[in-house]
Amino acid sequence: MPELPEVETTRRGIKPHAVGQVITEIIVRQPKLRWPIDLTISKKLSGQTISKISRRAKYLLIEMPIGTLMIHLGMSGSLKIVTDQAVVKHDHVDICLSNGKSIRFNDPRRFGSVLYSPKGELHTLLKKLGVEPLSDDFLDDYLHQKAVGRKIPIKSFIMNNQIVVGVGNIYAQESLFLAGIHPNRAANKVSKKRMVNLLHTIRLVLTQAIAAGGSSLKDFTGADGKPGYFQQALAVYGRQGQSCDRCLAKLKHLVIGQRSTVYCPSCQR
DNA sequence: ACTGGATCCTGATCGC
DNA sequence: TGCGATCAGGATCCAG
Repeated sequence: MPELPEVETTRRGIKPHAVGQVITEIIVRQPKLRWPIDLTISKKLSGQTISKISRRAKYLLIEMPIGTLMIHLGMSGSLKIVTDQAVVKHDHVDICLSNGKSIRFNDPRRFGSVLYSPKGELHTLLKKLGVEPLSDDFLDDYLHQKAVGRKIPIKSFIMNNQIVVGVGNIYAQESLFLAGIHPNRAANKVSKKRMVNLLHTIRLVLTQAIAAGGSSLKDFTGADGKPGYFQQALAVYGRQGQSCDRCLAKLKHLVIGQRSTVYCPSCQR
């Protein structure tokens, strides 16, 4: 379940092994992902030098002179740098590099994607994306303004990537708990003051998660691609029935937008 | 324009 | 022990 912090952590881990390298081959063992992989990418991209590895929302962008490979980890995907050829189950794609290493994509549930976008045109999937939560565009009153006329639960609102990207089910729950807002409250019924606070909370939670993820990434080339956020204390996620850290009330469970949601009925209003 | 629901997939876990 | 049912989860697409 990679959320933004994991993708960012992955980006930082891959980067030093890949930037400046030439792609020698792209091996596709399983093209049936969220969207089918273009089977001509190996031919198209072999010989290309990787100029940059960036990120937009939860897409990892491998940039080359003629275009960009967009990798999404879906819910179960991971990338790692490998030097051997021992392939395990669900190793769907290898991007082989001139330094002998490969960027290997593994994704058991195949909700991820590997897409190619030629230079000059923004890919359709990137066009509709909202602001980056860690950028300067995530201005104080942004969420409050966007919420005008929106009656959907605040949790669904902040998870909508046309509003703000990178907030998944775990951090949405954590952020709302820390901000003291009930996940089912209508987005347009959150006061401006509390919405500004929520915005800052989201930024803080994501920043801390990246810091935590980064610390678990020291051996990125190894077999371990464990997410950082399981190491940090989660206040509500997955803790229904347990007591709230802050007030000791029993944490409750709700389904919002088909997503499991845990919250404190006393702290969150 | 906005909203809720179906959907893609596999693996872990649960109930019988 | 083994089986089927259920859940988890990101994001798009479709219907109302």
